[in-house]
Amino acid sequence: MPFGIAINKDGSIEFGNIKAPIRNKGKNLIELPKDYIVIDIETTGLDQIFDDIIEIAAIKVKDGEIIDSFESLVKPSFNSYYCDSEGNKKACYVDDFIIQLTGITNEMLSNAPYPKDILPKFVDFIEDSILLGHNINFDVNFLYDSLMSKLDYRLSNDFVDLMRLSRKIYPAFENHKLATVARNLNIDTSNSHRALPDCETTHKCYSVLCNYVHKNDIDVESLWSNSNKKYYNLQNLESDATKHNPEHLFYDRYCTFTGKLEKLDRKVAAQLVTNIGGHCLNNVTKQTNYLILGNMDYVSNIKEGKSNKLKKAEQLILNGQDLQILSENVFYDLILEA
DNA sequence: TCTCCTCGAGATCT
DNA sequence: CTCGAGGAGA
Repeated sequence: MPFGIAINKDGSIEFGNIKAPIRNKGKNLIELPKDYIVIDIETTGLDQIFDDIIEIAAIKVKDGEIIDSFESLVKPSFNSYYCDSEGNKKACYVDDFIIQLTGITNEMLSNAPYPKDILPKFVDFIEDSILLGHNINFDVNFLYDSLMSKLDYRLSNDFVDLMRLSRKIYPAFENHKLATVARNLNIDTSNSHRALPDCETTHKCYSVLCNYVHKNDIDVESLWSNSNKKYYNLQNLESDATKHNPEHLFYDRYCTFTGKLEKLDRKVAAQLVTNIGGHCLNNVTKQTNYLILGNMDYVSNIKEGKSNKLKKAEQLILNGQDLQILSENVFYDLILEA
């Protein structure tokens, strides 16, 4: 159960179950637009509820070329004070970690424009363009909440996430942080963690990614399409017939799995069965000789601890079918010794 | 076979 | 937030 403390607009404090704010955002697109607005924000921290935006930047791109940009600090709310070198009491907006990370200081923020003054300019700049960013849900969520509370404006632009694209197009990268993606694509990232330079980095990475996709004729949408997904089919696994073991209990017999195996991936287990000359089935059928029982604890739609496969198997046994139910451990004893 | 649902695991943003 | 695994059901 989520638990937290929320501060309402009227200043009252609420304890208890805090639900994530419901945001009616634009769509997360799977496509590579040529016209878009790159966005990036810096904030006082990672928390969507308690932290504030301190800097916004955007770059307008048409047909792959930068044609305009936008950049501004934003004054966040504050709840503590510090004393400067002359002993004057000053509002504290950001902690040392953020100052270190971004280079944005309390002095800079004390002179920054208020959200209600700068956000309308940002809204005018992005119009209804597609937005591009790295892990852009982070930025869109902050902007959505800020625009809603300060301007009563709903951010409905569709958006494209560079990180999501990178994970599919470059699965071999060690991780998909912006800095890592940039380094792997030979893109310089000096002056990072300021909003505008990070927009530029994102734009460069995206350009390289687009070129790579076009050069290699990659059908981006098909990377996500269901038709491309291989359904769990254990029935036609290949095996080397010369390595079959006619002595084995599973030889020329039919196995079905239910639940999640603790020690082996189901497909790997099915391959082991196939290797010794057994067969696997996706469902309990009249052919099934062994039902191997995995762990049902993780499975959400199971009632009374029995899957439909298990119930069906029990019924078939009552009808006299040559079918045995094996626990996962018994299965390992049988298959791993082979 | 295929579509829909749910859950858990893992990762990134400042 | 995204993705994949797995069951249910058409």
